[in-house]
Order: sequence, then structure tokens, then C-alpha cells
Amino acid sequence: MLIRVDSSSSEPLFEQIAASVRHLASSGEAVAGERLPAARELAEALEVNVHTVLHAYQQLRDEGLIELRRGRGAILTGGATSIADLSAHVDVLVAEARRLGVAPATLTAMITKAYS
Amino acid sequence: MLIRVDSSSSEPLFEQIAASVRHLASSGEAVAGERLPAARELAEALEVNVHTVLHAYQQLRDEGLIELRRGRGAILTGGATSIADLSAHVDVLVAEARRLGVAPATLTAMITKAYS
DNA sequence: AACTTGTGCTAGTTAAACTAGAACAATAGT
DNA sequence: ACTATTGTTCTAGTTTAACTAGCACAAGTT
Repeated sequence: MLIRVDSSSSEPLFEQIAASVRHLASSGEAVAGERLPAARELAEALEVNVHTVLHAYQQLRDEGLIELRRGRGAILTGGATSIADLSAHVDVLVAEARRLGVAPATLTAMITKAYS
Repeated sequence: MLIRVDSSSSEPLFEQIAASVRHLASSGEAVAGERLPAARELAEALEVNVHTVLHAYQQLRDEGLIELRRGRGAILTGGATSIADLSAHVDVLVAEARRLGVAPATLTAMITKAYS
């Protein structure tokens, strides 16, 4: 269960935590039904505030990736399986983008626009 | 040349401007060699500060999408053609993500991760 | 009953985003 | 040459998001 964080990065800490969890799910390292570390526990391990971890967890819940229950913690939903299925397609697109010399920010912006 | 901005959005204004330009390029509405509005001019039209527009332009330059020259303005580079070529692939991936019920933030996070 | 864990609140600090105004440098047009 | 255009680079102030801190509470687990 690898969740790491870089405090010197310009990316918000809660986004980094959320990204780590998404990666665990997309790579298949964590599967549906699996439990994430308790917020207080993870906060201590990463040396960040509990609220920062909870902020990340709540965002993941809004995306439908996890469920949050008191006394039980954060559990990966079936949505985690879906994103693992998407991984291969993502790799293809990124390879194509790399070949064309398209920057990450450009590609993610295109994705966001295509959704709306 | 449609560049719009929503001041009530949580997304930074300069990001919205950059996203608009990326969309113009990816949709083919603007092609390589074409000139974007001058920063001062666009700032007035959008009712934002000149620095905000320049911030967006400088980010696009860092991505290799435009060139900035004094007295001349912002010109779309060949990179703009590349991202137009990517558009079809992006649409396929987004359609697949939609079908699986994957949220935009999840997908963009996967993209970012796949790049690194 | 005791323990675990997310929820909700207040509050203070730090960093990013935005605005404003000015002077400057390089290019374009006349 | 001269003038207008346009990006570059400063300083500076305001607003907002992110982060931290600590506490009380609710709902679930053991």
C-alpha cells in the first residue's frame, strides 16, 4: 500500500494523496472491497494533517471510487475495477501524445473539455 | 475566436483561458501560424487583468503550443496541429471512460500518472 | 461498554491567484 | 527615423484556497 507525498511539490497535498489512491486502483495494486488506511493513521505516516487526508478521501468519494463509513474507514468500490480496465487505453493515448510531443497539461485539458 | 471565462468557477481564470486556447487548437478552429488576441485586448474583452491573460499565455508557451514575441503577439505553433491529431483518440478514451462511469478527475489523474 | 473512524466546527497561518499601475524592450508599420 | 503595438519585468495590495491544529460529536465495530 504505497501512498507517498512530496511537500515541496506545487500540487496540493490532498491531490497527491488522491492521485496515489487512484493509481493503486488503476494498477490493480488495490482491488474493490479493499480497505484504505484510516485517515488518522495515514496522516501520521505522511506527516500531514488529518483533515488533509480526509479532504482527499472525500474527493475520491465524490468520484465514486471509495465509500466512507464511520468506524470502518475507506473501502474501494466497484469503480476501482473500472479504472483498472481503462488503464490499457490510457497507456495507448499517452504513448501517442508523447510521440507527438504533446505536454501532459495539454492532454488533460483536452480530456476535461471532451467530458463537458 | 471564442475565448470565454467564468469568474464564479473554482478553476483559476488563467487556466480557463489556457483551456479555451487548447480547445481552439484541438478542434481545428485555430491552426498553426494563427495569431491570438493581444493580451491587453483579450484582458479587456474578458474583464480580467492583463497579467492573468499573460499568465495563461506563458503557460501555453511552456507547453509548446504558442510562441510569444513582442510587438507581434501570440502565434500558434506546429504543436497545435499535433493536438488536433490527438482529438479523435481522446474522444474514444473519454467515451470509454463515460461508459464505465469513471469521473473526469479520475481519468486526468491516470493520464498524469502515466506520463511520469 | 469501549474503541475506532468519519463528520463538523472554529480558528489561525501560509501560499497562490488576481488585481493594479508603472517602466521597459523588442518588433511592426508608416 | 518615428510611432504604435505588444510582451517582459517590477512592486504592491487584496482575496481565496490549502494546510494545520484542536476539539466535540455521531455512527459504526469489537
